[in-house]
Amino acid sequence: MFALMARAATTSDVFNAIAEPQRRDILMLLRAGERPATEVAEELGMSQPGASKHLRVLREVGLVHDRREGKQRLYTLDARGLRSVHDWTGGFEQFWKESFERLDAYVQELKQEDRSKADE
Amino acid sequence: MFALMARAATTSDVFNAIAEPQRRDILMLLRAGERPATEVAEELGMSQPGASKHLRVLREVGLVHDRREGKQRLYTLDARGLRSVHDWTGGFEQFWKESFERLDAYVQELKQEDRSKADE
DNA sequence: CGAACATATACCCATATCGGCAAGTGTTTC
DNA sequence: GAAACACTTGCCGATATGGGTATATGTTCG
Repeated sequence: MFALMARAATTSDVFNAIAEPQRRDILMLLRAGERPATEVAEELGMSQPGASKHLRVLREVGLVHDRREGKQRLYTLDARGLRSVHDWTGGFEQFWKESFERLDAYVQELKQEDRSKADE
Repeated sequence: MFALMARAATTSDVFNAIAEPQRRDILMLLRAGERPATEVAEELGMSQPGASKHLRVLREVGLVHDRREGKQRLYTLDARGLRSVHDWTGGFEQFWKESFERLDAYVQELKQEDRSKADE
């Protein structure tokens, strides 16, 4: 048992939770404020069960909270979990900044070599 | 045809590419510099074909580049693609900063209401 | 309590994904 | 050219995933 695990459960990892475009849409929508599940489905053009499933995943990784309000269930954004992703990618900031500088430096280097050869 | 798509192809989306822990490990390793595929596999304790497959995904979304060096194939980090993820999550920064403040404000609000009722 | 409303779950299907293993491809060396 | 590397690809099996449809659950209202 526990032989093979096809992939990390989407429900246990924020990185996986936001890998799905529709879930990212939900998070963006919720920035505008709390919303009942049906409204999420309507505004994003997804089926009600579909929205419900995505909201469940987001809830399980803690990116949204829900509270009952009469017959409705209101979903609220809790963006704290996104911070880990932001921080992780931030650890590469120097590298994407350097990408072009490095290329440029390399080109300059080649030019220098050419010049040296020409001077010989 | 085009009947159902279980999920966005991992190969077309940086979000999906970094949803896999081992691929994140590879990216972190490559921050230390260019490395041949075998070394990636060894240093991260994954099988050689396994590493090769993950590197392929990273290559296809543009997070790494490869160049031939004799029999070896050297992989280099190109972190520029991570910038979109960093920017996207950055769009939520105010929300995770406000998370506690909001909660606090809410608590204060409740206290106020209690006080008002008590004064009636 | 029964109808109406708002969601969540269950179940099914087609496909994507990851890991292991076997085999194929490109490169150097003798 | 053959053997030795260094990888990449193909194929298989087990499972995760997303979407649809039908059904169950929980809440309010008359």
